[in-house]
Amino acid sequence: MKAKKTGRPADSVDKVYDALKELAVDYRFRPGERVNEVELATSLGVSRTPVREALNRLVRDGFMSFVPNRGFYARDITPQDVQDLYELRAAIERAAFKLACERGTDEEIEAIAAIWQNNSTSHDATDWARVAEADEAFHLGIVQLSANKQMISSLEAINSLIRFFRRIDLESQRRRAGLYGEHDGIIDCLRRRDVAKGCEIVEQHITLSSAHAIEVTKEGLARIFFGRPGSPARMAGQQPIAARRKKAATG
Amino acid sequence: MKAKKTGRPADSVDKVYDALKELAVDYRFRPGERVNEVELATSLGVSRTPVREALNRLVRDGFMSFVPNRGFYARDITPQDVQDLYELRAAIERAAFKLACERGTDEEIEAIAAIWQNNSTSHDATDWARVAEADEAFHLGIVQLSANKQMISSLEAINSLIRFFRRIDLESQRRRAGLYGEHDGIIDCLRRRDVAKGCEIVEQHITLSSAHAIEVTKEGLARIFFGRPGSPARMAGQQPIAARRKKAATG
DNA sequence: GCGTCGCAATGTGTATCCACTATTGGATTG
DNA sequence: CAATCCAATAGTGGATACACATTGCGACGC
Repeated sequence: MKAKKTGRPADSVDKVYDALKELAVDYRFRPGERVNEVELATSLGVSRTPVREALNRLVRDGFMSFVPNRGFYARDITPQDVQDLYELRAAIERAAFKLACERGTDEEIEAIAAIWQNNSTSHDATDWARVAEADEAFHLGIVQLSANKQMISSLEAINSLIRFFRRIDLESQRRRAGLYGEHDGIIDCLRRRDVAKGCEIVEQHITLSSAHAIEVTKEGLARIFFGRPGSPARMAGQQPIAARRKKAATG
Repeated sequence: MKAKKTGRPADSVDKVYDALKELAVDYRFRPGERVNEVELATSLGVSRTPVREALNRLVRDGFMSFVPNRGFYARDITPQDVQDLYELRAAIERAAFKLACERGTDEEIEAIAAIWQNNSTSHDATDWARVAEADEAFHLGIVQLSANKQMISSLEAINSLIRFFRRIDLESQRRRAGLYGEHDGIIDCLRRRDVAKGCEIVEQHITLSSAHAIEVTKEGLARIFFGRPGSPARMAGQQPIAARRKKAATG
């Protein structure tokens, strides 16, 4: 038996989309750089058609821009963009916290508290990538309690866009200091359904990161162009995708 | 002389996207209905390729869903979805108002006040479609003062998704009553940079609409399936796109 | 030496073609 | 008569082919 069926992938676009998104999340496309469709297609073993469809999705996700007759370009990176994203995130999480206080059950709240406890204590506390993951899950969990699908999907989209910077942000001493206490405070307010204070903490908590946008962006640029010493996603010195163009030219 | 060049459209996708989006905004696709690619393609005079790319974008915009090997489906319509959208909108506009107080100049604020005055008084006050347009412009204008690109584009996306319901919402007596006074109040707070009170009004102002989601959705469904007596976008009794499938079958 | 024109190479835009999947209507069987 | 299986058809998934736009480079003229 041949497993299941190899006749038609039927979800090439999804696979291509996932692959490209992963690259884009980690800024493996250099900011502002033109993306070559045929190169991507051959590199992924598919034709240009699914690649273009996936790129179209990524445009909508904010990872690519598009210029007719010129093609797709990787997202740029400016401190303002990073700050804007954090501000929007703060707005959504604040509102979601309010709704979570109204709609979340005690059990659901305890579940989130437990997840954070597990994730944050069971691993090496210096593995910042893991901490960032736990942080993302914690915040997303609260927003899920709001039961507002739009807020959830918006936050997920934002999370993808800022994941690269979140890791950097959480590595800075300044952020580490407050993280655990602030999360405890949020959970505490959630338990007591203290909307006013909880909103305050959530907003402050995220705005803090927003304020560091410039430094975080600077560090991010350095990692993109000079390698990424602390990043878990680094690929043993692998160059950004586009560097391969040269090779093709010389071949 | 043929204008410029008719050799290649070069932006078929954009045109198709705009056309389909306009249909989707007005719920000219019946909720949940499967969208036929070939039919759309022939009806728009292009091939399936740009249609699929446009549909992919619309998926990202929230107007379509997609099932592999089955195709694209028009967005569904539930009161919960409408409410979720309004809640998210309230969250963004509240935060944007705060930023607008900090970042907007006096001139910019007066410009928005003027635009609202013009739009809301120069036309027949019973042309609710126009009122809805002015309302949308007013709110978007304030968010633009926040200078937060993410908030602006998110709000634009939300506006497209709720435009159909906004018209309905503004037709109800209950909403009309408060609209002008609330907008004046918002402008007033903006002028005085009264963040606390302004946020309050903005949030309330939008939450009011959120609370009517069920009625608005009901009315919306009625218009989608039984015609749309008050809508400015009605096409002289034209049927929804998909009705044409039958014709093709009988031909 | 410098600017400009034009041509060639690279790459995007989209139509079309074929493979495969889902669906539907009808025939067959319990 | 109802449920199920099968075949025909409609429709999607993706690769390819070709037309056109852009761009870079070299030749030519100034």
